Amino acid sequence: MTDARPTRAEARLLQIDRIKTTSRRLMAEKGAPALSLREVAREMGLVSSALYRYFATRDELLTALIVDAYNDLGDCVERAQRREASKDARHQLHAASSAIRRWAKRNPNEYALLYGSPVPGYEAPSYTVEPAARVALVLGSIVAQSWRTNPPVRVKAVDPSLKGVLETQNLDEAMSGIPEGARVLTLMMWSQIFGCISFELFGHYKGSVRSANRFFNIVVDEVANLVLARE
Amino acid sequence: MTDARPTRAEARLLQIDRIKTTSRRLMAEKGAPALSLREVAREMGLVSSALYRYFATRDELLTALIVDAYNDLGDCVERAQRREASKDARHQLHAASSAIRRWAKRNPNEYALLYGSPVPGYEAPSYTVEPAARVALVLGSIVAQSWRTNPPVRVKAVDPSLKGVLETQNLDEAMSGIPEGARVLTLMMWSQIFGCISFELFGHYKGSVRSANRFFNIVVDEVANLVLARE
DNA sequence: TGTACATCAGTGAACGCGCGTTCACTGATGTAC
DNA sequence: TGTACATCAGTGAACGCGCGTTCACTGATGTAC
Repeated sequence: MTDARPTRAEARLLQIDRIKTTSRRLMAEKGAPALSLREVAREMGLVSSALYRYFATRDELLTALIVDAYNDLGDCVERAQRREASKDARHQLHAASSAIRRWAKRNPNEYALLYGSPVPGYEAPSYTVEPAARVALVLGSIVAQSWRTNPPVRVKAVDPSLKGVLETQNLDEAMSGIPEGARVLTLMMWSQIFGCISFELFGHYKGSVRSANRFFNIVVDEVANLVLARE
Repeated sequence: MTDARPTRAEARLLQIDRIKTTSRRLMAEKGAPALSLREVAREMGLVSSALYRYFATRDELLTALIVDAYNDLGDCVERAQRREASKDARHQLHAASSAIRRWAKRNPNEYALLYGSPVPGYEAPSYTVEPAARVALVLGSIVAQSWRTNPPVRVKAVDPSLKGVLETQNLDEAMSGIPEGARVLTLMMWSQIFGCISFELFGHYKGSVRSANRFFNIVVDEVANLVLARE
């Protein structure tokens, strides 16, 4: 039973893994747009057509890398939040935001693949949506937790101007029972965090922001004030 | 004097213009990464090598397009602000932000060229920095104007924790005499606005934000509260 | 005003390159009886 | 336990394509005297 040689199915999974690892390495060196099946095959000592046993097309490989990257980022952020779970919401928000930023700086080309310009002509299949949502869910659950443990004295009626701004399904599990306004602010925070990180990584701070570290912390703090405020 | 035929120097400028116009059209159709000198030449009924009379290299053409795009965007935003110059700062911030967003939606591929993932291996020359800064300067001047016409009762001492966060030169002309904190918040607003627009254009609202219009207005309003607040 | 020369836009062929994808094939691994 | 057949990973050649850039050239436009 304890077979030294891997079975065919096992070997297949291993090979898929090796292809993705090699692709990630090449992507880290030259960026996602330059990723080519032929080069991946060359690096692995295979002939390019061999890869078609595993991915029907270049886009299919890209999609797999995208899903993996979203999940890797999601894992990082969830771990960061859990490490600070005993502290208050502001601490958790700082931890989660910094985890996103650290991941982005460690994997700039994967970050660009996820959050940069979409590859023209590439359409992400719908099953990328769920792994992509994990980061926002972490932020939402921190905010929701804070609302539950520290509810406002009187809850404002749902501002009717907020009806229909957000999709109904997305943050529902993580933020059930929390007013619509808090959800909107959570997504604002979410876009603010990625806005800063993209500006930093894509070179837009040149001439304006000197200490990206400190700027980022200030921004997260300000937006946390907003999202955690009670009235 | 009124020569019907253009002189050689005039013809040259016209031709440069035609090359850029054609490139912009192709870029709008297929995205910046797919822009090729050969296709531009083909579209103009020229042989590809002819373009080398005007641009020494593909990157040089791209750079010209980037500079033009920053200036086009800058023009739009400045005009929008001037149209609302008689109204209060909040109105002007809404006008400027919406102008950015409208420009982005009208020119999605140019927006991606400016604010999406940088082309790997492409290094923007330093003279792109000034046109790129125009948008932030408009935001800064609106905020500064508001501080000047409506100064706080007592000005807080400059928070020492803000020293060195920003570059010293950048917002100085537009925001001279305004506390460092306001500058930091202005750049926060700047990154927030582009964060939202990038998320919208790059497809990250799928499953979370339903009405990008209304979400954007709420976000701008919230961040305007922050940046215009007095204590 | 005319002539000799310099400048320069555009041509056409070529260099050297890499890409994604298909297809008929070999030979090893797995399965059914 | 052994045999016949099916599955499937990887090969190697090929198709058809487009790209950026160089270079020697032609012929029209501009300039100096």
